[in-house]
Amino acid sequence: MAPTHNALIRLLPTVDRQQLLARSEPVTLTLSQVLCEGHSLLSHAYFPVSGFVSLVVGVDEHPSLEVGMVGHEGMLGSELLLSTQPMPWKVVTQGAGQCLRVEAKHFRALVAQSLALRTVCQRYLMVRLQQLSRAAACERFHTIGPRLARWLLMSHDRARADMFPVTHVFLALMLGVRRVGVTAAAGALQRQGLIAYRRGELTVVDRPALERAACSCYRADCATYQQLMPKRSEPSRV
Amino acid sequence: MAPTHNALIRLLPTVDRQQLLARSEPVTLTLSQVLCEGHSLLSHAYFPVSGFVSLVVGVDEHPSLEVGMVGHEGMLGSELLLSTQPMPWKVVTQGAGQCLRVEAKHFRALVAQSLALRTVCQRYLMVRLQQLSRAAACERFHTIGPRLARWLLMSHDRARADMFPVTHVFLALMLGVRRVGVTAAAGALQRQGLIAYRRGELTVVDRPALERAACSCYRADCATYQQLMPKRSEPSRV
DNA sequence: CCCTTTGCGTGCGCTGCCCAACAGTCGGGC
DNA sequence: GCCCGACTGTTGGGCAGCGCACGCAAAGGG
Repeated sequence: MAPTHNALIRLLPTVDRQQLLARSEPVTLTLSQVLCEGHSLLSHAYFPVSGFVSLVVGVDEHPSLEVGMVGHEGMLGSELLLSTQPMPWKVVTQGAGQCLRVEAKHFRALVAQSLALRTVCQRYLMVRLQQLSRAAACERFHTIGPRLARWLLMSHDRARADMFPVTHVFLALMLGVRRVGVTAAAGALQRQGLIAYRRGELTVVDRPALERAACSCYRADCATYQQLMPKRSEPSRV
Repeated sequence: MAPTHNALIRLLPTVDRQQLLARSEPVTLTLSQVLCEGHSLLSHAYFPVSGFVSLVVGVDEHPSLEVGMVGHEGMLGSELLLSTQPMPWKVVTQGAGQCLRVEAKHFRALVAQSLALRTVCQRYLMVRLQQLSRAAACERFHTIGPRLARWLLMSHDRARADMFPVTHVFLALMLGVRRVGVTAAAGALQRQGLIAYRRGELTVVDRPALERAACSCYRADCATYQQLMPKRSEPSRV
């Protein structure tokens, strides 16, 4: 796919975009690939095109909990704006596909010289702040069913396909619950005809109904993104 | 108290610090004062000296859940670096006291001209990202008791006093649980002799034991702060 | 001084999720 | 064709936290 299939790159004025593309290289993300361990340095900034990744944190004995997702609508590495310090998350490929990446040091240089790129990354980082804050409340107050529906919608958006590979065990890890809980919730969604699945392949059948089944966080996250991200590129004043 | 009782201001080289102080005004924070409604613009950057505030999010019918705390160790408004968009949180004074504040537009100008200030704010924003991520996991996995202990420790640090005013109802709102749950957890802590309280006034009695009773998130948050914040001011290259 | 307000303690039934274990089913490799 | 590994479904016991409701005690104002 073309680089402009990434929403953030699409927002850049032509000049800034070409400078970014000149420093970038295409990479293929394979399933379950780890782009960055938790609390370690991120080597590149990533702009997903067709693949997407999960931001995962662990605490104590609990190995993982997803606190964010990045696909063609966003980027991984806007945090490089802030410091060269370790990333808060482990980053795992959750949908195989294509991606553009830029070495961290080049990315920093590009950001320093492009107002438009800087603006876009700053805004996106603000979106991340909003979503992390809401994630905390979601973990606290919402039950498995709605959270599962929300997760499926987020993946659906980023996979750009009605069917994508995912197992109950994996969902349990992302949601921070037992597999049994996922089986129950997913079974309910399937009985209601919102989804269908078969051995690691899940299909979204009735998306509107799934949106109604999801917790308010899905809509809220989407609204935040729409509100914060500039609709088109700022006038480029280099 | 002197402005340098704020850790971030103390990190600044003399020149940068004086420029900041020239633009700042002292304010007194009163209990339960709302510095910023959720999803609205922040008018000033705040550097607490003796007061401290809570960052609170709400979702659906649940009015509030604390996702962060800011006292003399930090600042409110590092997000102003990123955009002029609404804040993700409602900000409520949780400990009365003194504070320095700078108008948002002045703050942005100062940040543009001071590398040291910019660096400090960026680093602190990174701390915030880490803490928000961990907060999500904490909400998911940890039970009331350890979370309450953690919250008390965080307040203890920022109040700079063993005794501070707080009611069970308030704690319940911050932790996102029922008051009854707080009564039970606080009662247990009191029976073990870690704390004492009486009609809205809580006293930390045995801090080391309280640290052992807290969930790992307290230690982790402290470690993150120590690791990410520069130990002393960067050499000032204006 | 009474009376209201505010804060703390308790009991009870319920539900959502946890831990642990086990049973069926599909698919690929030898 | 058979076996084994990966995935899905089910069951039973237990607990943390919820909603609701009531009782009590300590300020504090008129």
